[in-house]
Amino acid sequence: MIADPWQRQRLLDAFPFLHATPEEFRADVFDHVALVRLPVGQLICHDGAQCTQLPLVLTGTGRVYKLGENGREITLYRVHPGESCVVTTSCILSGRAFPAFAVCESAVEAVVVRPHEVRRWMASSEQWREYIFGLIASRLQEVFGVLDAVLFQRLDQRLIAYLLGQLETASGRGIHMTHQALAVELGSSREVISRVLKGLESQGLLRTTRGLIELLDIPALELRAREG
Amino acid sequence: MIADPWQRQRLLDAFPFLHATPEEFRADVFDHVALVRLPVGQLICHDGAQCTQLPLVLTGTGRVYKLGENGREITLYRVHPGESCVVTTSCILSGRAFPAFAVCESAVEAVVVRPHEVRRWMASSEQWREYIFGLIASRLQEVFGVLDAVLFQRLDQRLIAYLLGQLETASGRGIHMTHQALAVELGSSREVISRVLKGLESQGLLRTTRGLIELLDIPALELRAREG
DNA sequence: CGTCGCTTCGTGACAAAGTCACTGAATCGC
DNA sequence: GCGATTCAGTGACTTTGTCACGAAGCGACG
Repeated sequence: MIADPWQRQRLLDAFPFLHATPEEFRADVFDHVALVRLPVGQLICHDGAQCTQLPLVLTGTGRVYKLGENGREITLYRVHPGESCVVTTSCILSGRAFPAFAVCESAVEAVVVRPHEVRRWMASSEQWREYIFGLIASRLQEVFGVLDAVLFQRLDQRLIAYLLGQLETASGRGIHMTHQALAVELGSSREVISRVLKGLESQGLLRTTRGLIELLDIPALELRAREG
Repeated sequence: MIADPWQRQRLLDAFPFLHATPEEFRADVFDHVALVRLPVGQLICHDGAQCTQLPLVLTGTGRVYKLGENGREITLYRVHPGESCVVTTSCILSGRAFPAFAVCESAVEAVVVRPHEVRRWMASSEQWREYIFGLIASRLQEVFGVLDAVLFQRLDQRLIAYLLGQLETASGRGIHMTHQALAVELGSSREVISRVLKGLESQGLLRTTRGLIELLDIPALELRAREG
């Protein structure tokens, strides 16, 4: 239950769809959710676990990933403020085990909803259903996209595309990431990432130093990400 | 609209959850669905398409797969009688494009539901919601499983596991499939499947002839599917 | 029966990617 | 400055995908 008007406002701001809901629904929400704070690195869900709560993220981000028995891993998607892990939703509503891992990538503030309320709101609120289905569909597309990339795209192109994508978030044209972190994003291994980066560096397309990758010839990189 | 009592009964039999729904809901269903027959090989949905109807399969099976630009493909899952393609559902409810292909693997009889009804029933029927969410969760798990297999498992083990799985469906211990068909199931290429099969054959674990694979030493195959 | 055409499978050479076992280099805390 | 830790480079090897062939099996049809 969230009583503090300030916290209530934060919740409304993070989840815009709530503005469109009836007054009673919002009251219902405030009554039946709890605010939690999770530290960086906190494991939210592990492979095969039963989900008991649905977290709606207010601040911070969660990372959902698959882990192979050889220790390799791949990031499937991230859960940003205003979103929730809908795989959890579907597990809750169907009673199935969660098929991946989820951790806090940064400190996370979230409101947690119990399965009973998740189901109840599915019946009572049009807006809640729209919200949940929108998330499910976009997650599905992300996961399908990952599968497509892993199966059908060359690693150098995927790597370049990822780096170019990161550039928009970053400042300047340097990306602060280790090779290991890149491997985890793309589901590859550190050695292979190093090899590919070295190849690109020898062509003058970028420059690497410990923990930093500088993109030098962005047009050429964009070209290479598209074709061969 | 389905008037024929015989067809109505078939629909109820194929979708057991309907038995638990109120009389009026079933009447509503009969009023708002249409029966369609699709031939083998009929393309139901292509990558990037907007879904306009939700098909609920009565007989036959559909196959949902991803296609790479190099022509390689991988089967994600099948839609059997009593099921529907929930990726379509989520696309309908969110207005997104379908991220894969779907074809009729055999002749398919299905009832099609329009988006408006899909949404309406989500609001009105507890059983419909349960049904849809159960399907979504199981599809998600299947797709996550495929991703896991592709990324983290060796092809020989995946192939053996698939063959052993097919054996349960088949008669005797022979599996009638071409190498190309196996490649499509596992997201590999024919040459590689041939190579792996040849390796297994040279170890006396199975025997291959044109279009047929006979498993000879099933315990040894089961062992190898698990470890190295 | 023989021939044509299609499907299926085999093969060898190569490229891309993952694995393993190391080594060396940069950085941080003290 | 020094040791521990993290990060990156390397080479040998295996697995998998790609390409360009060609051979073998099988059906259709005169």
